[in-house]
Amino acid sequence: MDLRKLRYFMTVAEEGNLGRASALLHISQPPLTRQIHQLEQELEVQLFNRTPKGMELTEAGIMLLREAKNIFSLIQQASEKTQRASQGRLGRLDIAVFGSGILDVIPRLLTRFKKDYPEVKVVLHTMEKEEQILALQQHRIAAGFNRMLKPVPGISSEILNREKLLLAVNETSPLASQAVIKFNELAEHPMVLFSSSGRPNFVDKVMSLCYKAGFTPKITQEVGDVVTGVALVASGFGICLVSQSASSLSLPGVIYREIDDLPENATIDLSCIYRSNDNSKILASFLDTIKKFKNGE
Amino acid sequence: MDLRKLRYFMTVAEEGNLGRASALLHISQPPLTRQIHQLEQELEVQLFNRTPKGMELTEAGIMLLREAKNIFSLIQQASEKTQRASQGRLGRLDIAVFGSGILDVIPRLLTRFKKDYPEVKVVLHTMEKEEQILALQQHRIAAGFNRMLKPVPGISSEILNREKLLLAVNETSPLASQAVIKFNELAEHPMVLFSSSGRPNFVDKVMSLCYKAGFTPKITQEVGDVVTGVALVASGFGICLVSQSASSLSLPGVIYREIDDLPENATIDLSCIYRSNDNSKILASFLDTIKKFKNGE
DNA sequence: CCTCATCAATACCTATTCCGTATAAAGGAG
DNA sequence: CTCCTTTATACGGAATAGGTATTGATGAGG
Repeated sequence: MDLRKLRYFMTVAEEGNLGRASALLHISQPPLTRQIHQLEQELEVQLFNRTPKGMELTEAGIMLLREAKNIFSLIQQASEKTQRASQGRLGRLDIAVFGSGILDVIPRLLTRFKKDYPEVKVVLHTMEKEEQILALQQHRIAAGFNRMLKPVPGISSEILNREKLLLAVNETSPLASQAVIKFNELAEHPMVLFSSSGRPNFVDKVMSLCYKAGFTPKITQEVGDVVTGVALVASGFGICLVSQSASSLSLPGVIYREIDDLPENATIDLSCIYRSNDNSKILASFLDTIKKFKNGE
Repeated sequence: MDLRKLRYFMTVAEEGNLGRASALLHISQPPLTRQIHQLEQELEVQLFNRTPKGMELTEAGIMLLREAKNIFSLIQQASEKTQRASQGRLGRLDIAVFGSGILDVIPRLLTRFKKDYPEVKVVLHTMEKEEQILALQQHRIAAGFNRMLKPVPGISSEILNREKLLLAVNETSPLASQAVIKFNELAEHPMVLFSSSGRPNFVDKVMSLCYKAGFTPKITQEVGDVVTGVALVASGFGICLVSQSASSLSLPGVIYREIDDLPENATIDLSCIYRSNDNSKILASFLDTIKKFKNGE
């Protein structure tokens, strides 16, 4: 069953006449006769009743006509979808996320991306940093979001935004009512830290900041992610340094305070990572959205 | 976009390699290369990234692969559906009905037909006798059910069953409690008659029966169909002669009684009518079911 | 009753397209 | 650097589609 035969069949079926059909198809009548016969032999079905008035569809012919229309419609759609996919406007994008980025920046970015590319299906996966790198190398994802990156061969990164550190404190803590909070004062309060696997991580950052400020923090509890960390703050375990994004996470009893003499480098970046040699059009569309997002467009 | 190209594309996409694909397709590698190129040019889309390891699908290629599978599935289905339609097992059958047949015999027949030919969609239309003939001639229906037929050129008929006449009486009528009912006694009771358009009809039949029995019935009301007639019996308008099938219609206060000396010809046929020159396989299937139905199979 | 018009089917030839063999070009593995 | 694998190109032969001319069958009109 050939598409040519099917197209010829459709024309004959709709014209009810080989002569008119052949004129519409810009061929002569005999080859059309032959193609129809071949189609009938191939299907082992009589598609037309031949009458002196022309070609009249049998029930089987009526069925095939309906199906043929569906087939051509599907082929048309296939062509268009393929072309949209080649432009990075239709398809699927697998993204890995972790940490506080998911609380604020990434949802805003994804909202923007879905508006610009509504036909791209975004699938989110939760992975820690090291697994993101592995998943990228294995082509299981096309992009990942993370903080505290070190360079990895074959992986490019694009800084999405840079945030200051905030202090999450319980409302019962003296720090909550204090007018000014100095960084050194953190030494006197028990601290909750969260760390992801893979170096460098957030713990390294905080420890290094404290070391430079001349003290060692009193770490009461180490947890796996920022949400758990803030939850412990709510329970009165202590204070917790978090990224600005985390402040969109409101838990009862938790107050976010700025530190007045925060060191210059007490900032943390959120980056998007992807394969350097990935020339996927959908990824390009996504990176383009990131660029516009950073420019505030 | 040709089905050959699409089939070749699918094989290359799944093998990831022109050499293996050409072997599977039983052709040599160069023509396969050319077909893929032609497909790409036609769609104006790059479907593969050529690497020293083989052919790697682009995002557009992935999209086309999905669609191509759908297309071939649809083509396969089209072929099978066409073949089933040619055997009268798949399609649509438009049938017209009227009168008491629809109360008993036709539902049983249709149940049987749907069991034997589950993929044939039966569409019922309610039409009187004359409109059925017209609809048959105009190919709007393939079959009709009616009683009291006269021959029409080009229309064949098949008697489905023959029923005796019953008497519908109100339970308050003296006839309801009488042990034996003689046909002549009907002369003394007011009678409801129903008549469809088109001669001969049921009124003609009843009048002729009464005439031969030597009386003229006291007709109180003439109505359009049997349901209305029995409804009037329920309201006490009088008695009503109906076909046996109608007795499956139970209305409050209505009792169906046999007549003890019913004349030999006081029967009424239910027939199926269809175009004599209709060689539709579905109609043939339907007539076959009717034959089995009559034989009680 | 015959003729003509219209339709599909057949015969035969031409042209296009497709496939196969041979070979080149390019990129990684040892 | 060489060999092996991969895809791309060139050209001749084979299959298939299309064109012209004609036949066969059927119904309408004189």
